[in-house]
Amino acid sequence: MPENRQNGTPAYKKIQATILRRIESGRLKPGDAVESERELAKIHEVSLMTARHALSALEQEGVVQRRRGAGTFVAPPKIHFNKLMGFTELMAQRNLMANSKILLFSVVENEQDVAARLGCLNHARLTKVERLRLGSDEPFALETCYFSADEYPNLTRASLARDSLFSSLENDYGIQLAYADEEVDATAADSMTAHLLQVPRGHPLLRMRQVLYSTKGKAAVYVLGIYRSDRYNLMIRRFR
Amino acid sequence: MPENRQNGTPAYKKIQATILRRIESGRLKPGDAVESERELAKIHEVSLMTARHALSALEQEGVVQRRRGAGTFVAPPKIHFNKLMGFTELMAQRNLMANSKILLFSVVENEQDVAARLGCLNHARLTKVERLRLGSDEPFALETCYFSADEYPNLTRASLARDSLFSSLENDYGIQLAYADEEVDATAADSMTAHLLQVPRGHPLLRMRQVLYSTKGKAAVYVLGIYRSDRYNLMIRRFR
DNA sequence: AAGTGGTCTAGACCACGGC
DNA sequence: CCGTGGTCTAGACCACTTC
Repeated sequence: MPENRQNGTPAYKKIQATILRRIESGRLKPGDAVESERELAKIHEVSLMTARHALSALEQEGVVQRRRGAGTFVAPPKIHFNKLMGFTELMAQRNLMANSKILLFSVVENEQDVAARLGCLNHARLTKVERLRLGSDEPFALETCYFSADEYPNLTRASLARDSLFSSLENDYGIQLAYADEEVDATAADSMTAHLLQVPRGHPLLRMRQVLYSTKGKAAVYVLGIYRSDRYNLMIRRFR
Repeated sequence: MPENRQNGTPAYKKIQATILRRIESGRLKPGDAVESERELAKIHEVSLMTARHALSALEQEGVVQRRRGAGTFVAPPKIHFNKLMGFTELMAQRNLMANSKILLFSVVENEQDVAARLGCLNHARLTKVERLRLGSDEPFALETCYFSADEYPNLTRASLARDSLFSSLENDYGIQLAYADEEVDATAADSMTAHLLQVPRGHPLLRMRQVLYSTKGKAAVYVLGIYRSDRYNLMIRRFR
């Protein structure tokens, strides 16, 4: 009787959901055993292969670990390394109040290098926003971001003053950010930057240039960030 | 007749191997179609589920892409982001000759902060190696690395002068490196560093502190690196 | 309409782990 | 020893893409 998908949700996803629910609610903790394939098959009235599919896929996602001959166990909580976060999220993670001061908001047409990085035409109209980024009212960084003025016409000065760029893109525009490529180096504070970030001239600063890509693989935003390295430093995990 | 695994290699792995071989040899290029599940099942005389397993797992690894209703296609070549590389490998990638000058090689017992990062006892005996790193005879970086003097007694000055630290660990000691956690910030060159790296005093430099972990999850080496940011900069990909 | 991947069944044998 | 995950069969129906 191959009639298990009552509504359209695959059976294996339903099985996963019952497990995920118990993990998220804390009823299952890391190291705890999950039902075996055979148990799940009986409980949900599916075949072994289907129960197996549910567990294998969960293992792939890093939710559980499977040990032959032993069983399936809840994996230690996933730690997100190299996670792409906006300034607001970054500050929230450290329990600091994120704040911004918009120094410049304009449309430019002659930033060819930026346009190239975004994959736009050379003379595309780009919105350029320069912001001083504060954490608990202390200067952290100077961020200049660029995005297509034609594709995001509603990203106005007012909307940016209210919401973070990330949440504006993701909520208002339905743009899901997927990843960012970053280039990191060190630079010295020029007099303008020094004044804004309240450091001596020539002070070493962390410079990051990032191109943010949407889930469709399209370059959406270019950000040039200059960070006070005493207040912010990068944490990265690299793999062999 | 459930007797397909002639030698002990699972059938699905054999199927994967035939596909991988064709990709690596160039007979299959990105975008090319791979046999369908049903074709593979017939060719290799296995059931659909087994052929399917082979393709699904390859998709998970990013080797192929599957499109419902269309077929299975060779994925664009995997680009390794955030890849952990030693200085020697880094230079090789840029077609530069890697060279080193060992400035110091000694055993220390009182670097408690380093010992803590390596998960050793506070007064563990650590081998400390300071090296000036050159690429095509131009100074690139100053690297100081630490590892347990007791666990790696054969990592001598001579062996380091001959081979890279990475290859010594991996080939001579059977230590497979898995990942590294890095902390990156900017700093100014003190007079000693300035002299060695041939930059003005106070020049901004990229500073990286990394803890290298083996596949067993054990911290193996701690490295403090100071890089000339005009000659080297970090490229990172972060994910949402 | 033909072919593809996605889901699923109801069993089977094997290799391994812990008791 | 028994229970676990790992591999596998010989089919099936569905949803989707391509033509």
